[in-house]
Amino acid sequence: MKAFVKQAIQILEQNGYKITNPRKQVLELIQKASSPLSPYDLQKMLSKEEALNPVTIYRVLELFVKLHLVHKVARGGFVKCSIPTEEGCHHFVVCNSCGTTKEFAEDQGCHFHLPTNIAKDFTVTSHTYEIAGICKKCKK
Amino acid sequence: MKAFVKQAIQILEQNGYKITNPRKQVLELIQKASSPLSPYDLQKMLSKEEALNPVTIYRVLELFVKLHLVHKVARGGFVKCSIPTEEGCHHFVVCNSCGTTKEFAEDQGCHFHLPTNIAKDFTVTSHTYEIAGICKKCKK
DNA sequence: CGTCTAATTGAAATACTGTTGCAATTAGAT
DNA sequence: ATCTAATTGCAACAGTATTTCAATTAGACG
Repeated sequence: MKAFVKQAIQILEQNGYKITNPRKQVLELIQKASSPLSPYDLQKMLSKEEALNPVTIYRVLELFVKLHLVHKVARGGFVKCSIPTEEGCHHFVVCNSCGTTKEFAEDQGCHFHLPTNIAKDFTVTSHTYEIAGICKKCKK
Repeated sequence: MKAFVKQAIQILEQNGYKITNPRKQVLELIQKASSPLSPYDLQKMLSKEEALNPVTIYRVLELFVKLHLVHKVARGGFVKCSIPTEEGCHHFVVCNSCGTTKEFAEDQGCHFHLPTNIAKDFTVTSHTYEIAGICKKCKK
């Protein structure tokens, strides 16, 4: 089992939440994903036998967001949060035509910052930098 | 009439689109707004007499995006685009608890950049930087 | 290991968000 | 003033998200 799932299960236990199949299934899928997953994406990825009710997926994700195991990012997507105690940092490129979303890492770490007058009154838990435009395929 | 609405009407005319009441109404509202407006926000802002069909609002916004008069940003919001020919640049602070969204300007202009390996294949039309967390009110 | 209970899940109903086809209306060209 | 293509509104529909409540289950305890 990957570190992300292991750590997430620990955090669930430490906070008195049960380790259920739906929660484990969602954790496994999010850990494998390299792009944000919507509740519907998750539903599609599950085989017939392991199928989950959409409502359950919504609730599992809501809990994970509360525990800072995943971050909710732009356009209804959810991504894993490697270090639950740290601020999330997500950078995406989105094609306005086909909707394809890709995450990218900045070469020398993340340089984004918040103006000090806002930082005073606001507790930051994550940030999303989304670049929109037209991808190579759709340009043709 | 404010410069934004004036310029938008010119662009509509130049591209052979009619200057209709729904289009003027939406332009006026977007020009006044300091935060992104969703189609539903716009609907609520219109009085009974000037009410628009939601479908019309969606279609008007779709056209405006195509003509680069407004930008679609994270969470279903639309904002005016001051200079239609330039890349859009939108920075927001969003409270995860109450949903309040505020736009902020960076002190020394926008320093955001796209990694060169992505820029090669992707035509950027706008970007959104969204900082999420908990606002002062919700912390209490 | 079996029992018990609170937590969790699934089903049904509902609300919100967004889209499509078509008939009625209207801007603006003539 | 008339005409026509563009635009709007309506109706139906599809997708997304939330709430309530009964059925199920994880895991605590004996």
